[in-house]
Amino acid sequence: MRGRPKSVETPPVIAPPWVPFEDRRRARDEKRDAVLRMAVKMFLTEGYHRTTLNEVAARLNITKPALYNYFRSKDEILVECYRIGQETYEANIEGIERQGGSGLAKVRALIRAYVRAITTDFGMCVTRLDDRELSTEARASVRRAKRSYDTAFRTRIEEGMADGSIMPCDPKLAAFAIAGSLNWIGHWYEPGGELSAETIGEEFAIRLTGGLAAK
Amino acid sequence: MRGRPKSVETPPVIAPPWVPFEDRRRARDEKRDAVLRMAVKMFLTEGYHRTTLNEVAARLNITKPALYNYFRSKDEILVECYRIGQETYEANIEGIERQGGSGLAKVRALIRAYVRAITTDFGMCVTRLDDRELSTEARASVRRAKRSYDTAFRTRIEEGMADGSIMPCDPKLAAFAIAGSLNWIGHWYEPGGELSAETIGEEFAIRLTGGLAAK
Amino acid sequence: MRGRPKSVETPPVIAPPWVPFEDRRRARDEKRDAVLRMAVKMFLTEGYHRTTLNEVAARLNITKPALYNYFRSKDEILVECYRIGQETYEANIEGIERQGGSGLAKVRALIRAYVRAITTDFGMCVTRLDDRELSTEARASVRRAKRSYDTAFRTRIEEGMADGSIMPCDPKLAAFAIAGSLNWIGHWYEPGGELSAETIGEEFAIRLTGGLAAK
Amino acid sequence: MRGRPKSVETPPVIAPPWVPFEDRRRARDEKRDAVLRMAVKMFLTEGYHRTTLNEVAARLNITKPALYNYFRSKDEILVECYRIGQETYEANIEGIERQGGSGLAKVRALIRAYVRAITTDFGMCVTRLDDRELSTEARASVRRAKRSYDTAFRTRIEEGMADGSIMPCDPKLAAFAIAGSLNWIGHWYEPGGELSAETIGEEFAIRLTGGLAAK
DNA sequence: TATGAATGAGCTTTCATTCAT
DNA sequence: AATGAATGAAAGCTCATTCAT
Repeated sequence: MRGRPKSVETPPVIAPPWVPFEDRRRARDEKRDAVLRMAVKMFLTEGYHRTTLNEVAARLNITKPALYNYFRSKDEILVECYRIGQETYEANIEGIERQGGSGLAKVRALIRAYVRAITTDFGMCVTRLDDRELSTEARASVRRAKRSYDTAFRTRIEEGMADGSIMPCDPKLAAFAIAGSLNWIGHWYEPGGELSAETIGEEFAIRLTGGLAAK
Repeated sequence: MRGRPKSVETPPVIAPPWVPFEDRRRARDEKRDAVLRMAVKMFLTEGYHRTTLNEVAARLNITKPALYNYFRSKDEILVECYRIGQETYEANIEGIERQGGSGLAKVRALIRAYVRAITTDFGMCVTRLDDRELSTEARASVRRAKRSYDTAFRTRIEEGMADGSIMPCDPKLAAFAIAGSLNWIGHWYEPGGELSAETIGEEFAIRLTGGLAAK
Repeated sequence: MRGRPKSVETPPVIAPPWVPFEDRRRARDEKRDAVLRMAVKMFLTEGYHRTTLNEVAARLNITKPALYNYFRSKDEILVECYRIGQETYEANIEGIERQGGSGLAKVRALIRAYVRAITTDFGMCVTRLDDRELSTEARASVRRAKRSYDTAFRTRIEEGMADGSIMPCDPKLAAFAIAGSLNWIGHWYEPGGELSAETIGEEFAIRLTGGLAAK
Repeated sequence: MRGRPKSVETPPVIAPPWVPFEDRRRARDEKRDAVLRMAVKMFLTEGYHRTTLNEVAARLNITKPALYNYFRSKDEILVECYRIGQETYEANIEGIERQGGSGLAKVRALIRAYVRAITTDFGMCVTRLDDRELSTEARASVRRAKRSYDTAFRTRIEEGMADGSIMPCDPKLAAFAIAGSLNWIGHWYEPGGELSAETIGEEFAIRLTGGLAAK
């Protein structure tokens, strides 16, 4: 888990030595990724402020200034973490829009998707790290994204209330309740623990809608 | 604007110089409280790290070293905030143990109590601030308290499953789901906004147990 | 010349202990001045970049962060040096405008005034330090001031050409020639050396106008 | 835009692989010169410290380490700039020694020569850049050269005073005044501007000696 | 009790320089 | 001959904390 983590993913077979350029670029990207993965992990376990670039670098067996080959500032590292996190959410949510079904079914699908996202490091960082560290623009972007997730839930709930699959309720509070349960996962989920992301997703899809579902 | 700020609040008229000892202590305690109230507010809006003691002091129209009359360190201020927060929870939860009723009724009562606590500044700080800032012992104490809240929910849920007021479910996950919804309130609640703490409490007591309640 | 330079100026006699506030403020201002004087000296002898705040502080027998009690940044120290330097020029030049006499006489008076200014540390810093270190606004201000000195010379030369005290010539180039000679003083003048500022002023007033004066 | 930038300048067609050795060396020298010319320009416009090797390299479409093929250090680049600058002065001054004429004529010739030198980038760098950046020996060499220019002026002035072409004056101050005017040119001269180096030379040869010339 | 001043420890960032390829 | 990557050494700045008054 420390140092060169990407070595696992590079093809274990003999890499042809005559693709040095491609190689270099890949190596660079892999290292950049390694930095990000290490950074997000440390940001999550230690907190952004208490994580010094020195420590990040040390854990990667490089020195602090080397990080500046891949990122312009500590801030930029954080922004990248958020960006990847947002992508994770969007990648998981994407398909749901198109898929049919009742409002309730969609809410459940959203919950499962959200759980999948929040149980990854980058996904978790979006909800657990303090977005006040970000620059004004970056923060604005992140907040917009967060609001859009909330809106997605709210809209589906209203849809469900319209099609009769969801009992009448205040969609705003209902969405807040669901979002809270989901975001909180980031505080107790342990990767590799006895509760898998799938299990949590299934359980929460039922549990959090049990009170919404029309009888 | 510089120096002498407190003179405004002390009676401008000739205060008897033999001011009783009791009075002195009260004044001192009031100032200490003022510091705490200002600090917790700023910790919540700015974050602990980004809140400098200089700013806290400035907002109170005193100077930084003056804070050290009331607290030994920034850390201690934080610890105190947590302590008061914990007290708030306990004060709200206290009566519930003794009151009778089904497991479901107790869970609902817990939810209402929890909402009352988390909508105060000090209560909010317990769940929103990062307890990794605390010293090892303080953190241990806080974590113990948090766990006890979780246990309270879990126990009541199990109680409810036993007495038939709550449908069979995984009490651990159910408690997590509820805790998440409740803790999340700290991220969107606005004191003086259109949703009062009471309203939220009532609504959540129903909403969060809708899926738990046996039909 | 190192450390507490102001001690010379504070009255050596018993300072009354009951003016603590005034005292404090004076002490503060004196220290601020001491920082500036030390800084400008080091900027001149070492160059701005090669002068570290650590060294400035060390020479004043304080530590680096203490400097931040008096200035917000290294930059601000530089700006202050320039500001005082400009004041020095203006204070010396001021009277000349009002005093009568031929254009030539005024040019000579300007030369003497300029020499008086440039032979002080702060005056010297305006022409010898690199104003590209300054922020855009500060630089603009400094350049404006410099241009105004140049204009002063040019205008007086034209005046002299009009009143016949100065022989016909290109006022722009003539002003440049004079400015160069004067600014260059900062590169060879040694305070306390055998050439006093007065002597240089007198000599240059003659020398630099010898070629301008109408026969 | 990345890598291989120089390929544009080397003949794109199949260059005979037995490229004569001479050619290689010439190419190398040309590149070295290109570096120097770019460096001196940037040193002058940005200042030595604010000019990073990265930027120098970038403007030449090469990378930073490539510079180290031609120079051992940033310092050495600066030293070379000074060396070329000195050569420029000496090349311009050279003939004057042998040419006859009065002391005054020689001073005027020196002025013209000096202007020719200082209006080149390398010549300008000798007087405008800060020689405290140089190593002790390099600085010593530069200072020696500068002093020799000063001595040249002083000697010619004394010569002129002896042969009656120059009126009695303090040769040291007179030389300083002239040197200042000349060195200052580096601060306002614009290559390609309306004042050509020739014009300035002619004008200054007259202007700066107008006050020296015996009537 | 309160203040101005000072400090130590620590952080991010920059940059000339080196090295394996 | 040239590159990408890495490094060491430093610098400016911040801030909780202490101390003399």
